[in-house]
Amino acid sequence: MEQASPALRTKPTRQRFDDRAVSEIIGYQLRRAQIQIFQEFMARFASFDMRPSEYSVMALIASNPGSKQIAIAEALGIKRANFVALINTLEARGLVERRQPANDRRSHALFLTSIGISLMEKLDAAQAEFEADCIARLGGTAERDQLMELLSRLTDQR
Amino acid sequence: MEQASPALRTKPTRQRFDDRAVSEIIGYQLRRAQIQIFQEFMARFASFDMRPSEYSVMALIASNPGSKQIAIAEALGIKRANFVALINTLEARGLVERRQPANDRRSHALFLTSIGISLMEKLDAAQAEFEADCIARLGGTAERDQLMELLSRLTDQR
DNA sequence: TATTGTTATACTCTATAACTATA
DNA sequence: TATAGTTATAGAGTATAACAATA
Repeated sequence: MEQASPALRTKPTRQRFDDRAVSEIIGYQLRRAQIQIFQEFMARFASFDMRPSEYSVMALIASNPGSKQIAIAEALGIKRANFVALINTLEARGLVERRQPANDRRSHALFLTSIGISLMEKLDAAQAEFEADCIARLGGTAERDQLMELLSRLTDQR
Repeated sequence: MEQASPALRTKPTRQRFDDRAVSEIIGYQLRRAQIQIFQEFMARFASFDMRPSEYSVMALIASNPGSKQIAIAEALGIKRANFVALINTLEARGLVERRQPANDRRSHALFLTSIGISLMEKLDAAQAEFEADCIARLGGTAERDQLMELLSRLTDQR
């Protein structure tokens, strides 16, 4: 039994929950949106067994082949210590290759393998589709640009 | 030695790193912005020993006193199993109180203690300051509203 | 049977310190 | 001395399963 007669309920109209104390906070909505977008990304990329961080690493190696580990890691805000396992995984899957540069034998130059390159084509296509969906939800590319501008204003200074 | 004479460098103009493959992705910028805003929140609230999740829990209890644990947890997207330790911490600090409702002895009704209430005043003031800073960075309340609207468009459907 | 809170557990992310090999 | 990569480790955050008490 959920409630008595409409006339004499103990729980009147089930007093609504008031979440404005958090829902009106920019940072809170930013986080909720980010979580949902990442969950969607993971669902869409599950068949490729690719998480956002792995995709971003592959994408940066693709456009900056031969980069040192630390260059990719720092661009993504990943500590070099945590980057090792990430690259190990991608290398074990045959997607990424560490090469020894002759001029600096401390560092590892990163490249996509041919398998990595062909997978990257599919990943980029899937990402483009996802991005198009996001843009459609926003209302168009003008709104996308607006959002990106607002996000950069939020982060630019400091 | 960083480089040879300007005329015959091995590393020409230090070929710029191209991060457009990720920086032009909505989800990526969303995440970077969220991380930075949360880091700023943590810095600003460090003196109160309050993390974003703890603040959000206290804020929802304040505006919905007597709520069950599961109501607060679900509103914030926290699993009830993980919510236990969170409330334990706040209760141990004397900020939150679990009370036994007579009508449903399975549940715990949550309330702020008087200490919790007076701390909440300071927290809300600090949060209002932080929010004002964010709004100023965005360019004003119109831009804040725009951002919130765009974020909700991104998440509304599905 | 279903719900609420709880415990235990595991997995991912993230952060720090210390080591190695090279520069 | 400093840098690049690595290892080990510890702390959050998050996810699932199972249990006790109660509805």
